[in-house]
Amino acid sequence: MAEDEQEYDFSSIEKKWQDYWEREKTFRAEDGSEKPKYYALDMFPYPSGAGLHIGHPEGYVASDILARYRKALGFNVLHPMGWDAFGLPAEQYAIKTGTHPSVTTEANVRNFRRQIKSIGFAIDWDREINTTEPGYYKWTQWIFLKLFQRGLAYVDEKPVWWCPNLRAVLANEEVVDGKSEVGGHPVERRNLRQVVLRITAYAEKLLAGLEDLDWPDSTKRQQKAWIGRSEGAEVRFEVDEIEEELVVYTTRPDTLFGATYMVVAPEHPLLEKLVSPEKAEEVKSYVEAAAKKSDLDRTDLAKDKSGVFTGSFCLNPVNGKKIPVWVADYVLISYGTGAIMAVPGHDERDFEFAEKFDVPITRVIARQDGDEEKAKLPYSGPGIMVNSDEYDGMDTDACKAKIIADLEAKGCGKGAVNYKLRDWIFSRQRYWGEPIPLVWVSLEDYGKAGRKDGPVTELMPEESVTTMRDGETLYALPLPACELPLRLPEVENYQPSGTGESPLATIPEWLEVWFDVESGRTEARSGPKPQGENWVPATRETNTMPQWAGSCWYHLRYLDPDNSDRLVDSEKEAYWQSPDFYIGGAEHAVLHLLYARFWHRFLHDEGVLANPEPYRKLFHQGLILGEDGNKMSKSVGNVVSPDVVIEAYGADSLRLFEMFLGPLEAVKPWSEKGIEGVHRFLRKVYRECFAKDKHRPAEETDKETLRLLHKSILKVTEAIDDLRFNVAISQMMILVNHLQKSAFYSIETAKSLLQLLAPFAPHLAEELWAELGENPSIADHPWPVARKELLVAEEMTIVFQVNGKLRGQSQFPKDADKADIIGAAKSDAKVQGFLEGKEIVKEIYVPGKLVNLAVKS
RNA sequence: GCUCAGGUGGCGGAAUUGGUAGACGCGCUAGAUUAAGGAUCUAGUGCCGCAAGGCGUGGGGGUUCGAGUCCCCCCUUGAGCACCA
Repeated sequence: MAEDEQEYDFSSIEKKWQDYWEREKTFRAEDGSEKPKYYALDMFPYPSGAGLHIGHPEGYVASDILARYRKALGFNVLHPMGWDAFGLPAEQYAIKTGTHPSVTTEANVRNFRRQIKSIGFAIDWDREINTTEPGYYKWTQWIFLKLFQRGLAYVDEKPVWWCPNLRAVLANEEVVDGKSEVGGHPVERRNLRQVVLRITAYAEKLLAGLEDLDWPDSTKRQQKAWIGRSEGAEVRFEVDEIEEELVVYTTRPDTLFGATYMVVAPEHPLLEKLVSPEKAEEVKSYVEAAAKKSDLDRTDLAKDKSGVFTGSFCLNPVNGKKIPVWVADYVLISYGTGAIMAVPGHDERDFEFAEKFDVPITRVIARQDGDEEKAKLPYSGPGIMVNSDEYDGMDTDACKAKIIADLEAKGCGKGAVNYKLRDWIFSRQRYWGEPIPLVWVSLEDYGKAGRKDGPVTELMPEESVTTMRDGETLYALPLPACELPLRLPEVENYQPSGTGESPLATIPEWLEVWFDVESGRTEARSGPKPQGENWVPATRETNTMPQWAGSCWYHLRYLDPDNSDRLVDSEKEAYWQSPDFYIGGAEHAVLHLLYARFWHRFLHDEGVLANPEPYRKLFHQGLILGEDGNKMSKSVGNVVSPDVVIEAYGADSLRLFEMFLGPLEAVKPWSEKGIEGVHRFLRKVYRECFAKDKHRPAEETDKETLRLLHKSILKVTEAIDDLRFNVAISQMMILVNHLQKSAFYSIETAKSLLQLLAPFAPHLAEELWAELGENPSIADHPWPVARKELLVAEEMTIVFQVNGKLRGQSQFPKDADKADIIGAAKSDAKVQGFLEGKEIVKEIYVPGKLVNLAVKS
């Protein structure tokens, strides 16, 4: 190597081009452009104190490659970034140190921004958003008020997951195996006042909407399972000797004749009436024990079934038979009607229970094929009805329909649909979140508000939202949009009260206000009551919103980040629509991704948005593991920081290697040696572009080089379209290896190579592009087009097989005919060795590919 | 337990519709260059075998002229769900 060879000084190259892009606003997304749009979205990060880890950039690099590629294809590209910055860590840090969460958040954002910028993304930084800024959360609150107006937000005191460690309530989705998803603390059931969003009203739409989404199957399946739609019937059972009915939900009305007992959940409202005096003591202690059990204990399948007979009987509506009613905690109050008809012959759980407590087990379904082994009880498959009076002989499906119709006719049942999905507990007893823009007033003052004709009245729901406080019923009134944002007040102490109230409840001057029921204005109650009959005393809602709120609609705000009149301008929404590509971790399959769909669909129904679905194409990048094959974690000490990698190898090497590791969706280990490999590749590209004595002006004249170039253009293009970036990179390596071995090649070939490389290693590509005499930015030059006509070779290689095994090969002109080729195969010396003494029974010729001679001896 | 997705060299991984398995990279071996190291380059590298050849895509069976790819059974890893009636 020449002494004076330039070194690949990635640090200064990367700095130079990052400055250039920022200065020139190379990646600004244009509103109202004539060009077609392309919107690439990353799940925006929570800016933690730990900084970026190596997993974050994986998705960002993928979306960045698509963004740069689409830009080169002539699209007007939007690739934005922002911060999901409300959340628990900053608040817990505040509790410990007294530092205001906004201070912590700002420092963390600054660090995240620096790190992300150091990787050289094609991000339009003018559109940066932050969920904790009042200008942003004004609209989060605005959407909440819309939900409130439409009766989709209500307040309820219900058993919720309370986490003593976090001193907060968690959503169903945030509890995994009886522990908090964040931190893994134990949780327990508590009855607390909660603001709840009626996501169940959207169950059907959320389910149906999945159909058209280009999402990973597993994620669609998870959402489907979470929504958990089932079809069946509600059946009313008369209770013997008392004037009550027990309503159950079942998906198997066909098995009604097999119901040999009933079960109600320990929390069932009718239970008290059902219990006979002699059973009272036993049932009471059972219910108390069940209440103490954590849900983990109750739902543990390994646990034995437990239960107590209540002393009551129900009458089976189809045959009037008396069947005993039990109470058992394997029936959940929160699903269906909280009561079931138990059919031990055809349900595993009921079977287990019936065996233990010696309840009769009746078969009502037989298999059509009479296979006794497969029809063993409990049998839950399809078949033919037996022991079911007039339904005997029907198949199960027909029987279901008939029984439902008959029950309906008799007025003791009806077809019904049920969902596992529960309403979304939306309130958090925390400081660092969006304040919920509601105030609480008396019944009288609520009535007063209802009679006005102002912005408050307009947002009032049809059915009032109420809560009990100190024996008084209070009514919720909305703050009108003109009073938003409702800012987070300053607070002395971030410590939650521990009683289920947020720190906001400890600030009387914020909490207690005079409220104008017409205009929605507020004044501190510590001051005198303002003039006018519209002013009433009110108390603010002290709960804040969960972290999911801000991320439900952030993809919209990027389209119009500074709009103070609307959450997004309609024209801008119409142009940009929803992201063409959305990438992020699979762990959000039912949280963020379900909530965001709910809000988006709601806003669509409200006429605010043109599109019903927020994310049409979704992709999950796979986890990057530590070099030891374990999940990266501080405690194991296998964490790789992007800062360190960039320092050692540069951002381009980092980008390239994250994509070269393997398929984007795969879980794959990091490798220090591996990044050296791609770094070597980039150095090789650098050397080739500086090897001026090998360059020739004008078009490529070497046929082989030209063919490989166009093959590479084709393959890289297709690989990017298919998100198979590892394959694209290996093709570029093949091309560069070839150039390196060539004595000469056209400078145009080198330029095309740089264009292919630019989305992956943009800094180096820009640098060398300029070095070869072109103007920046390479990102603005049209993507090369593969000339497919060059890909057809003049000669073809035909493989010779005997009995499917490779025995030889030869070159033929591309118009050679079948007979000649088979003849050549047969006379091939090596092939002949395998034909000797054998008879050819079949000759196969696959045009352009192979000859296979089938022989037998 | 149920559902889904995987299992290809020492390692990460390639392989249109069934048609040359192991591209590309890492690692390893030998060599060139070098005072030396690094860097770079050249050749080799699935396994067994001196070779001819045989064997090879988790295991077993099948379809086919031909199977990593299609079908059946089993083993195994990962993910999700987990008393939802």
